[in-house]
Amino acid sequence: MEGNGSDKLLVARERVVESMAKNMHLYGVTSSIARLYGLMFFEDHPMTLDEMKEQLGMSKTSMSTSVRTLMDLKMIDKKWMKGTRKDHYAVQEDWYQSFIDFFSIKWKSAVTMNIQSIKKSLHDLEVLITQPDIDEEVKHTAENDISKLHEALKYYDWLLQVIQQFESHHIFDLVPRPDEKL
Amino acid sequence: MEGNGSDKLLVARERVVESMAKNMHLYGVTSSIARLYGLMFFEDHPMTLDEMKEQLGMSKTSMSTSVRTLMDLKMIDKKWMKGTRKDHYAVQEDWYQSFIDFFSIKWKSAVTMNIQSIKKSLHDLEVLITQPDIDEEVKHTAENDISKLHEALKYYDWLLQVIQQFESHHIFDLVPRPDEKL
DNA sequence: CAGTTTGTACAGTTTAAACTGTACAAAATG
DNA sequence: CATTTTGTACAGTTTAAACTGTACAAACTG
Repeated sequence: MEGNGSDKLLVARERVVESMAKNMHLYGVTSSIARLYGLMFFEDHPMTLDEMKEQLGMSKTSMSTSVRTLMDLKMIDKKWMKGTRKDHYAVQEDWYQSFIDFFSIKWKSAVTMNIQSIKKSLHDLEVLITQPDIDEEVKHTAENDISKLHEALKYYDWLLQVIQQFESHHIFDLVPRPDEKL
Repeated sequence: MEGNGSDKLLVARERVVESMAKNMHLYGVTSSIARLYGLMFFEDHPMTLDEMKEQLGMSKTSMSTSVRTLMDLKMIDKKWMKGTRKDHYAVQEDWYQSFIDFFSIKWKSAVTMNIQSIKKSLHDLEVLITQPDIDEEVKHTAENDISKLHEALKYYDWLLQVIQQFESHHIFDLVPRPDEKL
């Protein structure tokens, strides 16, 4: 790609990619990974690790780990191409689904972990306050903690339900997709 | 706080705090900041920087910057206490609102930035393809990019609407709060 | 099955960010 | 207004994470 206009094209792309790189930390990825994602977004064909390495001037190892991260987030897919041994990757075109997957993968597991910890501590505290020789002030504090943790549990349950509304696509009842692919 | 049972109380708290510390990176905060948040969550009274520094064994400077971060996220509030010169801080008790604020603050600004970049690049590309001396292949690629960016814009607009549904509390129509504070 | 190719594990290096201590400005006190 | 207290700016240090190069295992090729 050369000749008049291609420089302006690249500047236009670069601006968008840099913006993504600045903001994709919300998905828990580094700006390097975000730039890789941006590159793949504009590239029309599925890319190999060597192409990525070439385009970004980074090591193949980095490309490998970055690709794995984006795969885990389901933001890119592995494409099987015939007649080649290299793996090829392309961005998940459905950004709505990527958003949903992010919550389904990262937030859900975080919430689940917190719920587990809270339930365990809740149990321990319930046992604690039944001890006959417990200090009165400790008991009072424990009861207070129990109350707080119950509230936290309610919140996490709510959050889990919100995520379920994403997963089931009921969120599109509240905010419809602009239009389906024609 | 000492005597029988207080050690078990602390273990129970510690478990929950550590779980939060592991997962609060989703809010873009470090585990240290998360632990501070956890400390304040269990503490019943608004805390001063010196109390935090004492409890966590960290520098006052760190406490200051951490508190600022949590304030920016609206996860804690500054409380005005009479009869003291120190600032006091307490966690925002309404976690539903904290969740909403996070999107309202961080995600909205990220989406807005991306939209700005895309619109600017979209404009540049529209100009580009009207150039009479443009390379045909470049023109074709530019048109393809324009199409992708329009789709992206639609997605970001959808996302902005989702955030608005959070802000307006219409999300509670889809997933009701378990029950209001009595 | 020998020869290639491809992706990744791992150790070492570089880079970024978290954290500290000092020093100071702003605000409160008497 | 002098004195004390409090929060934070800033430079320097420490710690964590991103990144690289080598080396190798697994998978493909002929």
